[in-house]
Amino acid sequence: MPKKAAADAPLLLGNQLCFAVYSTAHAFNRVYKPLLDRLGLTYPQYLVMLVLWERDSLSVKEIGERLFLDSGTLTPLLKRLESAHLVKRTRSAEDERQVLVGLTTQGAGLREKARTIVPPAILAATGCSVAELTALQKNLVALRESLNSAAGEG
Amino acid sequence: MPKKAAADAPLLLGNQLCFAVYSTAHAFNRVYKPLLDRLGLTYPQYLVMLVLWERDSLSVKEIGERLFLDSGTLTPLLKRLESAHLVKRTRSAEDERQVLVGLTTQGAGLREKARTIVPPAILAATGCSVAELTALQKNLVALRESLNSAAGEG
DNA sequence: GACAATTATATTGCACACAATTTAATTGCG
DNA sequence: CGCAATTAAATTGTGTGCAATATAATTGTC
Repeated sequence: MPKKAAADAPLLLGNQLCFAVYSTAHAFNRVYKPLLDRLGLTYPQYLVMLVLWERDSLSVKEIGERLFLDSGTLTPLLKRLESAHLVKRTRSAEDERQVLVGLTTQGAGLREKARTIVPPAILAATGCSVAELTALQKNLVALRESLNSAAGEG
Repeated sequence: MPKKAAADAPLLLGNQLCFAVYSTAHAFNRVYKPLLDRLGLTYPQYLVMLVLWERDSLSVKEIGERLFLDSGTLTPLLKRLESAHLVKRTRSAEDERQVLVGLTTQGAGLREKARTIVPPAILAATGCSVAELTALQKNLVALRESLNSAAGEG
């Protein structure tokens, strides 16, 4: 029944787009992995370092808000970064519920090495122009906002 | 040094795009989860079922090629689908290295339920027009191809 | 036709990701 | 003030992902 299949096609677009996003995320990871191996980081660890390089000394919650991750993911990840001597974790004096995460000298120093290794290789691997990347990124952020608000209303 | 920062901006686009993809994938997952819970599936399990609903009886390798997943991921996933009585796994008679994965009656029957529950909700949650979704999906697939070929040459 | 190389799964180990629960600290309300 | 409600991390359990390795079957080659 081709008529029914045709009527379903637009409905299936959401599925196809999600798979495109999901599989592109994996493809990105495959490009990042050999680069990040040279820094001794995984991709989520690299994201945390990017956040801290931008603004040092944040609570676990603040890191989580920026990366859309919760303490169940961040706590063990931060412990690994701590045992790699890249960050230190200290209870806040003002609010002892909070754990403040700060860069060590070594963690701050990794920034320059990361800057030379990662962004140029990633940009090249996308095979896209700056204009294309900008447009795609903007569309994805808008999509993410829609999805997050839809999920929030549940 | 604003000059240096400005020079870095285009380089950082790759990073920003990757994070947009990565965080959009998570956002999609948050939308899918309550829907797929009603089917008793995770998102990767749903992907496998979509593949099998499209073409029944595929080897693990063939499923992996369609979804960009390897046996390390698929073997335990398929075992879970098997213990949920949605698929059956049988060694191929012609080539005993291969395991053929086929739908059970129950697995085939789940298709209709999935069709009514998932695609309409996903399409609505994206908040995008069909034209926007089509364009975005096409751009992502092109990006994925670039990334995969870059990773392959690595 | 034996045997090395290749191929298809399976297994192991590590690192996310998130739901659900727990613990401890802080806030808010009467 | 005192206690309930809230909040921040940590913990537990399940399910991916993937690298590396293991195992078994098939293919290619001499």
